[in-house]
Amino acid sequence: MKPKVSLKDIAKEVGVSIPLVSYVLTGKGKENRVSEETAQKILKAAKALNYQPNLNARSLKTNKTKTIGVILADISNPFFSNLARVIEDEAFLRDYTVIFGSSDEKKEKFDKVLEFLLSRQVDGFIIAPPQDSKPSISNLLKQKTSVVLIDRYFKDMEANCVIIDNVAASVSATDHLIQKGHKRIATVAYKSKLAHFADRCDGYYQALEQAGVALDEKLVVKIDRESPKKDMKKAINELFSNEPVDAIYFQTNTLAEEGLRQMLSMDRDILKKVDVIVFDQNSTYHFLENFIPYMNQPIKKMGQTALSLLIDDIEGKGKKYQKIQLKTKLETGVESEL
Amino acid sequence: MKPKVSLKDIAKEVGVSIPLVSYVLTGKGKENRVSEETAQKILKAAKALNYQPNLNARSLKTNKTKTIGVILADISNPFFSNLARVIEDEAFLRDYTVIFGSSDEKKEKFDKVLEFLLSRQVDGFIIAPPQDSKPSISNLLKQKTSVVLIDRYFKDMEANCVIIDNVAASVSATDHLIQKGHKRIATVAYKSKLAHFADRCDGYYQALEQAGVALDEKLVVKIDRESPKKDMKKAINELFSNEPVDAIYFQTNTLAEEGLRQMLSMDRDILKKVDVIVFDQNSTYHFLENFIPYMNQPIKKMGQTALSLLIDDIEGKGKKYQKIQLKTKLETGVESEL
DNA sequence: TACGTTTGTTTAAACGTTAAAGCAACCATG
DNA sequence: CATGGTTGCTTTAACGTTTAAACAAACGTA
Repeated sequence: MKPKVSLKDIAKEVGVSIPLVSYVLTGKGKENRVSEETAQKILKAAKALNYQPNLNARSLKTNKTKTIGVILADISNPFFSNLARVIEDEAFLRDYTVIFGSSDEKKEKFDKVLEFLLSRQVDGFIIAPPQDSKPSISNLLKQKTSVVLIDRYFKDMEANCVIIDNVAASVSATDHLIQKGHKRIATVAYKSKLAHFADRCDGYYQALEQAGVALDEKLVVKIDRESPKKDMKKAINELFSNEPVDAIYFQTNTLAEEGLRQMLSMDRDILKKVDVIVFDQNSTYHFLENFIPYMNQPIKKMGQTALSLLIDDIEGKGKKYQKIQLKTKLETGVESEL
Repeated sequence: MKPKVSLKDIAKEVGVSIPLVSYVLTGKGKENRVSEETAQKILKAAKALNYQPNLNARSLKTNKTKTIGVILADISNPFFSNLARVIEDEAFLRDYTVIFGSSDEKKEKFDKVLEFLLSRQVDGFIIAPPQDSKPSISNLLKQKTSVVLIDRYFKDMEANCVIIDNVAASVSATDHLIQKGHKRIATVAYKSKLAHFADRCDGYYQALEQAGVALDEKLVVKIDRESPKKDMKKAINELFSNEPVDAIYFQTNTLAEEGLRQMLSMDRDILKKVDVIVFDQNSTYHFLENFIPYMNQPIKKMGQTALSLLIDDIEGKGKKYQKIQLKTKLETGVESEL
């Protein structure tokens, strides 16, 4: 490693004291009455020596790290890796560093990652909270840590969050199937207490009710994350026994993927007999003969909004707290340009 | 934010000097002759006060950040997001922080990200280098920065790297198609000067030659990253005009995805007429009627090995430099448990 | 001519660590 | 009983910043 150049070196070079250099290079030259002349000299020397500030020293002094922690469920899940990418890009532009952690939807892992990030003194968090993580997050908020929830939220928690309107999205998805004349519409969800999943179920119920379609509890399938394959197999088998369903609404991308796989392995032509609609984009649905309508989440906007909200909060520009709900778009029919 | 507790607080609590506390808490108690008794008191107090070391202060002093920079092509590409996940997990276990950056396969973006990470004083890098990034990386090495290349490498560069045996993998993939009796075997690759891509092409050539199959240059398709859809469309059209091919070997997951999409939109039953083999796993190939054989890369092992190599190097345990080549596995036939 | 103000700079202190050197008290040894 | 080596601790200094306070010189005003 090269011997790093510090403020000291520049100071020596120009022949002034260290603080003066600091003032100029952090843009506080004017307010500290540094003469234009020396300011120029300092800037020139800094450039010549290729000065790079020591962020550790700065953080030590200012108690700000310009780093945010982002805890998602699993960064190898396409939805989250796309989100991660957006956040990474946006943070890069704003000169913030991002540290990612995956919770794997487990409270215990979540807490470990949280602690890890806290020990790194991040300035704030963007979090897609897993089930049962509410107390940990309340704790953070109590200590005035900047937090923005993303994708998920908690009822009765006064926290910044950026989510979609899951109820509306779900109503619209279900409605799409109803409009096609289906009556026996199943939905596949995760067994979870998370509010946004509950909302998606609610949307399904509401759509059915509004359309005057009787709810058949047997058509509401809950998959356990611990045994997704097994549960899905059982579910698909049941949905297609005796009295087959007309349509299925999968509430997440992972559910859809596994569900479709099972369905197709049972009957290659199944998509000719049953209509399917899915939450989230998946580029490989194009492999299927029939286009599968899906609920497109505005991932880019979600990530950007969350980061803006967070940085505003960190830098003290934040209003009270905001719950931002973005719109989803039902993609149907024509293949969109990816 | 809570008022953070520091070594000072513990020292005051126990009634000893600050360095003593530092010695004990960093496990250097013995070698600094701290008595067992006071050591215990210090540990107890640290726990009671829930002491968390200030890593910035430590880094400032030690010039180590326990942070590594990981530059991949695009973290939203499944191959890289899986790799990222493995590295994240492994680093977490070893108490290292990871900062990711995506190069988007562009030298300019790569350099920016590199600079960003350097300014964060990372201790080392894991890099999947894009084309033309060789000079930047040579520079790093010249300054004795710890670097491990992953997935890609440069000929004639003395750098740690963890890659697969691309030639062998490619020979084996091509051979698989030859064994099935095909003669007109096309391959689709990216237009790129990267060595690992060249190796994959070489493997293809070698396999053909060994089997005594004449090479037809028209069957070697190079896709430009700037216009992948357009190029792919043209290529697929040509491959299936006049004298259709018997089989196609796609050299990356993204190529395969786009290629298959185009093929299927041209003819739903195309996979009954042409054999396909692909580099990299993709969970949604299961949507297809026919199983598609693929080259499985040992992503987990790649990530873990790269991190181990890097940390060894950072902590001075590194041998000269190592080029580690892992084996791929041709997955064919029976659907494997994902 | 004296005096407050402005201008441009320096000095001092601090952030929380770690590393080296210093220092007393005790012990064993010849 | 002086000598030298342990043992257990403290003091000092430093890492590279930022912030506040101090200061000297020049200036404007009366």
